[in-house]
Amino acid sequence: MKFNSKTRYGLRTMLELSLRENMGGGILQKEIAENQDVSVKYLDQIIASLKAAGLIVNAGGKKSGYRLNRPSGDITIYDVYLAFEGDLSIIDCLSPGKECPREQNCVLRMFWSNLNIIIRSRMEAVNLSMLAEDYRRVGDTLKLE
Amino acid sequence: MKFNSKTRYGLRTMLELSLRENMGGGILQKEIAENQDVSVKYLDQIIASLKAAGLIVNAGGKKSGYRLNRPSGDITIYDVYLAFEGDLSIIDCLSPGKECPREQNCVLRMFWSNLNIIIRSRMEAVNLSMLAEDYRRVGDTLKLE
DNA sequence: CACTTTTCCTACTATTTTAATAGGATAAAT
DNA sequence: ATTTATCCTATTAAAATAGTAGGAAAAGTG
Repeated sequence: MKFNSKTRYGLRTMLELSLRENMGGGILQKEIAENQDVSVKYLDQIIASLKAAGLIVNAGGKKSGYRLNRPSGDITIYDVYLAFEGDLSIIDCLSPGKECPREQNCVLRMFWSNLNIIIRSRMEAVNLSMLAEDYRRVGDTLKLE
Repeated sequence: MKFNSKTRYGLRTMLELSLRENMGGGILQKEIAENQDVSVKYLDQIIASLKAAGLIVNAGGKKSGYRLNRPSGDITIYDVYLAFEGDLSIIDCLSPGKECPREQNCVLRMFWSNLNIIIRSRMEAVNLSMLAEDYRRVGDTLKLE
């Protein structure tokens, strides 16, 4: 029962971009990779997913770095999660396309489904703008995580 | 981001035992295995974990089957989860003994920690007695899940 | 223009986790 | 005496995870 490292690194990346929102220009992969102590190559894949999900774009040309594609207040943690996972289903029979004939009267499925909604709701309730604000308030001056 | 099958089977097993609470006697591994379409051998391991966690005991002698060791109202879903997992930490740095020097000002850790608490709280809020009641109300007459 | 750097894109791999199976010892009931 | 249920450990096949590697394409730099 763990979130994977791509989601974690992806979120830290998105937080970095949020902190530089509206400051003009972008941040280079290299710079992000250094801040997070992760190889440029691995971050490469993470950036690719964030881009494919439409969450970030190149700031200018190709060597201009990245910036958010939407205001940080419009990007939730769940949005970032979906860039890496497709969907959130804490057990298989909750996955789209895996309907179970017993889903109407399986009390355990009901519990899991309910928990699934609670988790998703929480992830949808927090956006990058809120994280950036917390970051400044808490005085987090170190490199990310 | 999935719960594993042992926790799922374990919960179904516990629900079966709850449905027969106070009816005298116990249920045999074999019977549970048949109801859940899982091999007796695999269920063996699941039963062993539930026993080791002190959640179930032999009803009488060795061939008398199993029963709950506490009233179903005193056993939460989180208790059953712990029989298989040790602890609930949705990311590594939340695990006991994995303290991070930045834990006071890492805003992402704060988010994960908060979500972790929400998940655990929900699992602690539901007990087997509640599941059994739901089961009867919903009219779940089929074999489990 | 030659060179370097950054991005882009795909394949591969090593490790760990997961979901089981298998084998057999022990104990109890028939 | 035999069967059957429990108990206990080891093994395994498959999937997921975390990360490396290789190199093409594009863009900026001297």
